[in-house]
This record gives sequence, C-alpha cells and structure tokens, in this order.
Amino acid sequence: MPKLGMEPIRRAALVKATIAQIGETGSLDVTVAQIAKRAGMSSALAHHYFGGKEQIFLAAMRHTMTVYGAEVRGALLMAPDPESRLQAIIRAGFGPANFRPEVIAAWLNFYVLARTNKDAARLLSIYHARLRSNLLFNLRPLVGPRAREAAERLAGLIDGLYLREGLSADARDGKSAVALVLQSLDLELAGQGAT
Amino acid sequence: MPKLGMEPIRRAALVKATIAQIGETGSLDVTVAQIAKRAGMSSALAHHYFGGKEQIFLAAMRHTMTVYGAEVRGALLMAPDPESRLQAIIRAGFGPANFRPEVIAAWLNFYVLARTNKDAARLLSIYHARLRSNLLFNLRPLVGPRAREAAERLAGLIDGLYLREGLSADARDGKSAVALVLQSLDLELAGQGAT
Amino acid sequence: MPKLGMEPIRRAALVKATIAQIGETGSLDVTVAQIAKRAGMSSALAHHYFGGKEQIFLAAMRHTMTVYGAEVRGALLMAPDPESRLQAIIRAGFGPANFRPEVIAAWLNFYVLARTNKDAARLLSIYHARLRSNLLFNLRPLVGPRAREAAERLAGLIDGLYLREGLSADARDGKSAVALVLQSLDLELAGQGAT
Amino acid sequence: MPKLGMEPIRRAALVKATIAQIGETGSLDVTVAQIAKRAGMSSALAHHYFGGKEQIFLAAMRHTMTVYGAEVRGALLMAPDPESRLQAIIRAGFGPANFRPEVIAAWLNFYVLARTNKDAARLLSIYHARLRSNLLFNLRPLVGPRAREAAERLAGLIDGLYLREGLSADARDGKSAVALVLQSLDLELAGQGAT
DNA sequence: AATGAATGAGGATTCATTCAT
DNA sequence: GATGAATGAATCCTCATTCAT
Repeated sequence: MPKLGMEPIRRAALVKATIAQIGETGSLDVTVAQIAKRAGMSSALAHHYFGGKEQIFLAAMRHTMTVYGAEVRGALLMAPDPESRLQAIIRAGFGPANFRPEVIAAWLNFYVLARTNKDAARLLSIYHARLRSNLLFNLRPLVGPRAREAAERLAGLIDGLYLREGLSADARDGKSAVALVLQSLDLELAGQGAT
Repeated sequence: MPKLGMEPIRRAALVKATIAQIGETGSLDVTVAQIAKRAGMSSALAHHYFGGKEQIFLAAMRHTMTVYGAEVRGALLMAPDPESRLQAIIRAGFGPANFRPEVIAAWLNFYVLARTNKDAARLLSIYHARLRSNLLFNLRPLVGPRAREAAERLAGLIDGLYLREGLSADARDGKSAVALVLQSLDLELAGQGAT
Repeated sequence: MPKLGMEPIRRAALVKATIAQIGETGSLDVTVAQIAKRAGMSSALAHHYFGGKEQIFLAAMRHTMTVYGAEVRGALLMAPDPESRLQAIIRAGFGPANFRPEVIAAWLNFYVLARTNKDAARLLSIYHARLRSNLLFNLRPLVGPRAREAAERLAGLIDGLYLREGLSADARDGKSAVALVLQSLDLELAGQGAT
Repeated sequence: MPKLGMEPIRRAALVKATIAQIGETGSLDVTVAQIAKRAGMSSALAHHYFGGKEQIFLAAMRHTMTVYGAEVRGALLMAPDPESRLQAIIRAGFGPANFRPEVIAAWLNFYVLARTNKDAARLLSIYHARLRSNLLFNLRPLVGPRAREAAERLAGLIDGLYLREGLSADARDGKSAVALVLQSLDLELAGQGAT
C-alpha cells in the first residue's frame, strides 16, 4: 500500500530503528537487514533512501546529536544566570532522552565510527566544540581566566561519567552522575580564589 | 621449521599484532587473517593457539590492562605519600605506554566488546574497580568522608579526558590532560574545608 | 501533466536513451533506471511502455538496424550502376550515422543479445541476409558465378573492420576502413579473369 | 581432502570452467557461483585464488589468447615459405581449438570487456597487433608496399568471418570461412601487378 | 608445530519489476 | 498517463573456522 510522501517517515523510522538496534545488539555489528526489519521495511528500501549503511549510521548520529542539542538549548532558555545555565548543561546530558542504554550504545558507536569516517569525525568534533563553548561562555563570568581549563575539565568529566556509568553493568539513572558533576562545578567555582 | 616452546612467543606476537592492527585500522573491523599476517603466521595457527577471534581480542585486552596495571604499580612504589601517589596514578594513564593511538583504539574496542562479551565486561569492571579503589585508598587520608565521591569524579575525569583527547583529530601527548586532572585533584583537596 | 499521444514520443526517447547509455557505459550493464532517467521519465513508465528490459533493448536494436537500412536504401537510390551501388553499400556502414562509438557499442550489444534472445537472433540474421543479398545482387552482373563468395567476403570484411576499427582505442572516422573495403572490391572485380 | 600445490590446478579449472560457462550461457551474465560450481569448488575459493570476477575473466581471456598464439606459432614453424605461413595463420584462427562455440562466445565477451577494463583492452590490442604484424611480415616479400593494407584487410576479414560465421545460428566448422579468406589471400597476391 | 586448502554462512548492494495512487 | 513506493531475488565478496597433511 504505497502512499505518497513516505520518504521522511521512512527515514525517521530507519534512524530510530538504527539506534534501537545498536542498543539491543550492544555493538556495531548490526546489519542493514536487522535495521530495516525493525523499521518495518525491506533492506532494499533502506538502501534506496539512504544509499548505504554508513549513511544510515550517520543519519542516526546526526539525529542523536540534534536531540541532545535541542535538549541543551531548551534547558538554557529557562535558566536565568550563568550558574544555573551550567547546571542545565550538565543535566541535559544525563536526561532521560540522552542517558538511555540505546543512546549510550549509539554514542559509543559514533566514537568508533568517527575514527574511520570523515563525516562522523566532523560531527563528533562539532559536538565536542559545542559542549566546550557552552561551558566556556557561562564559566567566563564566574571564574574569569580559569574558565578555559574549567570548561575542559567539566566537559571531560561529563563524557567520562557518561561512559563509565552508562557502560557499567548496573544501569543507573544518571542522577548520581549529575550530582558528581555538579559538585565538581561547585569546586571549580569555589576554587576561584584558591588557585 | 616448527620449534618447541613456540607457544608463548606466538601468543605474544598475536596479542601485539592485534593491538597494532586495531590501531592501524582505527576500528574494530580487523580480521583474524590481518592479525595473523602481521604476526607472521597463518590464520589457522592463530586459531590453533587461541581458539577463536574473541579470545584473541580478550587476550589483547588482558595484555593492555596488564601493561596499564604494571605502570600504575610501578609508579606507586616510588611515591612516598598519598598525594604523590594520586599524582602517579593520574600520570600513569597518560604515559607513553598507554596514551598511544593504537592503545586508545584498543581501549575503545574493549569498551564495545564489553557490552557483548561477559569476560570482557568482567575485565573492564576490574579495571574500573581498581582505578576507583586506588584513588579511594589514597584520597581517604586527605579528604576523609568525601573520598568516595572525589574518587568517582577523578576516575570519570581520567576516562573522559582519555577519550576526548585520545580520539580528537590532533593527537596530543597527554600532558595537557594530565595537567587538567592534576588541577582537579588540587581542587578536590582544597575543597576539603569548603563543603 | 500527462498528455495524449505521448506513447510514440516516449518510446523514441527511450530507444535513443538506450543507445546513448550503452555508448556511455561502454558495456551492456546499463540499468532500466539509467535509461529511463536519461529519457526523462521514471523506470516504471519505461516498463509500462515496453514491458521489460529485453524489449527495450530489442526496440533499440530494431531502431539501429532501421537507421542503417534507411542509409543503405537512400544511397542505393542515387547510384546508377552496380559498381557504384556496391560502393554505396560499403560507405553506408561507415557513415556518420552508423560509425559512432555509441552505435558501435550498441551493435556489439546486439551481437551478444542475439546469442540468448530469439528475437534478437532473428533480427541479426535479417541484417546478415540483407547485407549479403544487397552485395550479391550487385556483384552478380560484375563477377558472375564468383558473386556468392565475393559477397560473403565483402560482408565479412565490412563487419570485421567495423569491429576492429570501431573498438580500437583510437577512434577513427571510418574513412580508412572504407578505403580498405573499396580496394577489396577492386580486387574482387579485377580478379574476375584470374581465377 | 586438501592437497598441496592445488593452486595451479584450481586456477586452470576455473579458467576452463569460465570459458565453458560463457559458451553455455551464451552471454556475459555468468556468475562466479556458476563458474565455481562447474569447476568443482566453492565460489569463495574462486575468489580466494583470483581476487574477483573480473580477474577470473581476464585469466580466461589470457588463456584463450595463449592457446591461439600457440596454435599460430606451431603452425608457422612447419610452414617453409611466406605464402604457406600466411595460409597457416589463416587456418589457425579457425582451427578446432579456437573455432568452437564456447571460445567464440569468450571472444565476444572479451570484446565487450575490453571497452570497460584497461587490462582487457591491452590484451585485445596485443592480439590485434600480433595478427597484423604476423600477416605483414609474410606479406611484405610477396606484395611489397601494398603489404600494410593487405594485412589490414586480411585481419579484418578473419575477424569478421570469425564473428559472422561463429555467431550465426547454424554452427559451421570453419572450413568455408578458411576457404573464403584463402581466396582473398590469392586475390591480394594476384592483384599485385594489377593495381 | 604449522599451513594451504576449503567452505558455509552471511552481508551489503543492485535491479527489474509491480502496484496503489 | 505517470510515478513514488516497495520488494524479492540475485550477486559479489568477506571471513571465521575447520581439516588433512
């Protein structure tokens, strides 16, 4: 029962299925057939719409980052001052949309893909840069010249805990990770005069 | 000309070749044939010694962790007090033996493998536990009850920067990462009275 | 905006596109989608009009032969005597309409297709017969009983040089080929008394 | 039951099977699986030994030309004078080893492949050059300055009749083709003084 | 101990063809 | 009349793994 205007629907379904399948398989060894089946179509159609496996992955990567970016932006809008904006940034990464097993697996996937694929590498570096700059912008008024290093540290801590907790056997809900990073933020802000 | 006692030599060669190949390929898609060729033997022999591809990977993983563990232990021996021991732990992860492209790629590999393979997961959790406990043990006398969380934060920061810097396009030498973590350590220690 | 009476236009466009595509690809591996796109329509429509890929090929074959046949007939009309008619036949095959890379590739295509497809084989044998009979009819008054063999030879030489020169890397314009065949014709005519 | 030194045997079997399969199918659409099955092995092994489908085709092409070349050389050795050498060259192409349906189909295959594949094109041009030079060398002492064109004509006639008769529905044995070319040779030699 | 030989299973990709709109 | 949607079937190729020697 072919309908018109299916393309965006199919693409979205494939992207969603890709992330789900990576989450379920727990590794990169997902086949186009698996993804397509999960998205309710033939693998041929998946190729028709995306051109190839890597492009499907890239689309999933883009989607994941878009979701993350939207979450961050949304949270930033409602935060009145730098400190609460920093907290919002920290919370966004561990929110329910981003800190789910499938999404975590997808991120890991992308880290790997970024080592081989130029587009993936570019996408990942965009994420890196954006997180860094978001932190930096809001740290500057609070810690002045130490902002750059503080941003680097907070970014590293966010990514590190995301992986450490996300990949650990007992899946947590991200709350403890958020708490840890927030304390680090406190330390950075308090350490202002000390160093 | 088959010789006696070749087994350990062959196994070591395969482990080394595995890490090198993962580093060169930049991804997990390395074949047994590639590894075996690099190690100077037939793929059949690789199977003969290890039984299968996953076991070769696991052996490489074990080796990587052993090297890391030895580096940490060695550094700890020469450090007289808790603070210098903490610094030694931090430095070990970014030392020349561990912070090389191949080894970084191997670690990423292991993260992924750990999502599928029980043994790999166990191995990885051992690493996690060991790093946490090493930090904890030396933080306790310095920050008392806050040691647990400080250890978690430092561990997360180490892993996060390892990935962030290790996977970034412009390969650094680890020095800046070490400096960042050391500063975090200072903050944790200075933050003692504050919180 | 579908119009009435589009069928002949669409069919002609597809035939033309088929030959062009075979010429461009340089091989038989042209897809219906390529042809249809080149003809400015969907592949579904191409099927609608022709029924299938082979029939598209056959139509292109028929067209090629029709063009060739028309060229020969036209040339024959203007030739007053047997000898000049023979020369006209020879020239026709290497004229600008037939001796172009695309058309040569199409012919080769048809040779191959004729091994599998009955209709193609019939079509090809019609070409063979027509060339032979055209030559024979005009040779008979000139060389008498030797006409049959002379016709066979001239036909073989035409086809052979068409392939040899047409497929050679350095595309020629067919003039040298024509000259060679014309000399052969002279030899056949001169050899009259000799044998 | 794996044995040692199978490679040359396997390769030869695949080459033979390729030609046979092309002959049977009558077209280029032969699959590696078909070839491999006919040669008594898995398609994987065929890939292992040749690397890919095109290389299998090329090997078959090379073999076909080698056989042809050997036939020509052998015939030349036993011919005492230029004229009989020319006759030997003509006969070789239509001998039982070369003028069989499979081999003819293979040649047609090569013509097509040569339009796409560099190596095939080179191989084909070697054949062209060799035939031309063989004819030329032996025509020179007989027809002097007209040798070049005579060689071109005879080469064209050989190829043309090979295709025309080889591809015609009623498979002939090549005798009539040889007779036709030999008469052309006579005409060329007799035409000496005439033109 | 060591390897060339061999394959089965699977995976990405392509394509002619069909169908509802 | 025309097309986007959709797929089954096929094809090339890869690879881990096994086995006889």
